Amino acid sequence: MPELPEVETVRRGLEPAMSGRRIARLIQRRPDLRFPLPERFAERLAGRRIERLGRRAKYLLAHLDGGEVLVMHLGMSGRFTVTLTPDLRRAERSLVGEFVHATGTDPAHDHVVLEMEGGAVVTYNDPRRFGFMDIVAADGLDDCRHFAGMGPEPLGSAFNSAYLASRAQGRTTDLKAFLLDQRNIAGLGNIYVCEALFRSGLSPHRAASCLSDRKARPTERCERLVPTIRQVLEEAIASGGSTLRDYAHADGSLGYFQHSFKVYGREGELCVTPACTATIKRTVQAGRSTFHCTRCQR
DNA sequence: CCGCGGGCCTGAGAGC
DNA sequence: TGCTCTCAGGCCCGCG
Repeated sequence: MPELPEVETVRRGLEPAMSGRRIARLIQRRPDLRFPLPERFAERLAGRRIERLGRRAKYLLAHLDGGEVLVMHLGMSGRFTVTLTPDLRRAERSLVGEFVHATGTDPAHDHVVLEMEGGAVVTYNDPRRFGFMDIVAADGLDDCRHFAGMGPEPLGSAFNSAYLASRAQGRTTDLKAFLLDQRNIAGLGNIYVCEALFRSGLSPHRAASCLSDRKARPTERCERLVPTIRQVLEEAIASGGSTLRDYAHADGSLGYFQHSFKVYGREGELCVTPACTATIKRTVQAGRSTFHCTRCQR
């Protein structure tokens, strides 16, 4: 699935079509995604105006008039596409818009379609259906079941070395798992954790407690890691995210940060560090692939 | 409380 | 061509 940079890219792509616009009609093609969709989902959203389109971690947030928020998560394979020709079936649209063709999604997995006032059609496609949607009250959004206990945004000021060190103190879990845990920091996934740890020269297998000294103060490692996480995310957003098998922008164009991966998906390749002769290793942590250089990352 | 493994789904790609 | 196996940007749950 998209991690934070991909979701942010999707948000920016959807903004012109959705922000400030009313949902003329919503078509729900099945009762559930990963979870059952809310009761009367389509009826509750029809006619509502989207005041703004936001993001929290890997979630998209459509702030609606009437004090509710449409919460959307893309799971592993969720994708939004925008077309500008309403009232045509998708098959017909694909004849018109080459961008639809370019995304290559199977219309069988078009689960939710939002027809926006003004003519844009926003289609949610998700083959694996690990994504989900929910409607929650705007006041208390942070306390709803999706966000309660979630850690700070890595690009916000609440994420800093003092914070991270306080979370990491005494934790024996691997750094990799610690950074993937959304309660510690919200929005990182497998790719960006691997990349941030490489850029920080930290082994993913090291204990998380290495970020903290005995007084819960940040160590030098922590001071290195925090800005690196920000940097890798910002670079990825600037590149329009990463395009692997499932992900494309709302207009069908592709991100290109995958070309900047230094370790992710590079098992067996020579480490990119000048003069380093080691090859990238793939290991499995908590059931997920970790890529790292055993020489540069300690 | 903590860490791990399994499960949820479908599709792509490798190997035979 | 087609089968079988592995793997995939996430997250939740139950187990020990």
